[in-house]
Amino acid sequence: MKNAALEKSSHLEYFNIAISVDCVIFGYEDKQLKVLLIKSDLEEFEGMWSLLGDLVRPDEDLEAASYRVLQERTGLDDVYLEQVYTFGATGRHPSGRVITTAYYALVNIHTYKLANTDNELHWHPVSELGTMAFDHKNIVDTCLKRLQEAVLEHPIVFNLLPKKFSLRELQDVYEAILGVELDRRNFRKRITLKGWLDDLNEMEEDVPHRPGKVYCLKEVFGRHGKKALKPAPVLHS
Amino acid sequence: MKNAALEKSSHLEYFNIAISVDCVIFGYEDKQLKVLLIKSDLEEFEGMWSLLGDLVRPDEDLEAASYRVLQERTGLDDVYLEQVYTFGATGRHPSGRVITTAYYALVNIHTYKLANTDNELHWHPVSELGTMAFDHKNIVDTCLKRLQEAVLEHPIVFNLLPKKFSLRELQDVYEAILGVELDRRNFRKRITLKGWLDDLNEMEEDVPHRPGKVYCLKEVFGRHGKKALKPAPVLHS
DNA sequence: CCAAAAGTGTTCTCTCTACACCCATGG
DNA sequence: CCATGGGTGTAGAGAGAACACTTTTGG
Repeated sequence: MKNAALEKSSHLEYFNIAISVDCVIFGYEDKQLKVLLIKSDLEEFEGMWSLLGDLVRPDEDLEAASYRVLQERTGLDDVYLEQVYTFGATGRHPSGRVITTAYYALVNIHTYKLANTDNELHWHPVSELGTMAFDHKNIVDTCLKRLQEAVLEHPIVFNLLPKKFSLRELQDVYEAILGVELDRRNFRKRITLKGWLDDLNEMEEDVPHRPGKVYCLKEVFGRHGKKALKPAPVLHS
Repeated sequence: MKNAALEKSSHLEYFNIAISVDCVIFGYEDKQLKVLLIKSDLEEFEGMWSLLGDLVRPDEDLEAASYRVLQERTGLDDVYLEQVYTFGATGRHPSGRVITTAYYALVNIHTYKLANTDNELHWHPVSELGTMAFDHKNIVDTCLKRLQEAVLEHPIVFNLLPKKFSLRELQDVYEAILGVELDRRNFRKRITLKGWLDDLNEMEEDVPHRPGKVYCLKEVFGRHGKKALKPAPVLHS
């Protein structure tokens, strides 16, 4: 029988794989779902766009690493983050063996501030992404699919919006994420059925048409809405 | 601007995190969902059970590493594998920083053969797992939840069964996985609705009661059934 | 004939979809 | 008054849940 100290030495020969996190940072603007990208700083990918990511530090939780990336790049430390998948093909990174864990983040595009003045940072509509550096296009696609599966189950899209919004704005967000048009009446029914919203008894202002009611997310789903408080079925009790 | 060779040197200081894969190997026997576990070989976890896992080799794809673990431990190289989640808390491994990616596997418990004669390897009913080594209980729970979400959407439980089976056996598997009892008539309707099965025009034999029809999975979902050929909605086209 | 499981249909509810008209506001 | 989007209800189809009796086989 080994102990942990003994086993550690046998681990050493394997300490030549690096691990990183990559964040697919989603924002919403102009009725489009967008992703925050940075110009790749590798010769091999000159001119291509790349996700925001960084190597994980030895004393840092995996999730903490992605919060750090978010914080460093957007200045926000209060965002919705969700782990999606870990990409570990041997050839995926030209400078060596790097396994990366992908997270997606949902941020309000208008409250975030670029922490560094890096002008190589830009929001791109997800529907217009071309070739990207590394396997990042694949990562974006995987995260988008996961997001699409999640938005109707969990109250998370609100992280893309200001606190107060109209049902029309909310529907626009869903349409941008799902890439389909939704029937207005059915959408409103479904959303009210979920019970996620509080009616603020306020009206939109400065709109060039009949103003709509203004809603906000209920406190209990209090920003993020990571855990949608749905009663899990009792299994293997 | 850096190139890959330059960046590599800056990576070196981070090459002190190891990455492993852990496999939650599910099998089905005696109307119970079971997991293949091994006695932990670390002093810190003496007497506790642990998942089958190994460090990822530098020249090996992440997924290949979990196939290798499966192959080495069960002798099977033809199994259904699915990545679930990556666990990366700093304190999760006593012998150093090890980030692990969890996969679940579905195997037919009766066709697998232990490749090594390790008698520390045992099948445990998932409903009776106590404390486990590392964070492995948490990993099992996470994988079970993912499995439960997947089985009604995708034709994968057949990997737990022999090629030919009765509807009763199939229902027993679903009940074991979901941890609930199902209505027989509704179950049969739902399953036939899916269109996953071929009627073999054979009957059960050697049963002490009225024999049932025997079915098999349709060829198109050909073992594994990784991709359930469902038409994806056209998005962001 | 008894035990055990196979096989089968209907009703109800709920959810989702399709669909059209009047209303309030700003310009 | 016109343009723009806000707001609303109903009918039909499909999926899932509840529920009981007859049939076949082995013992």
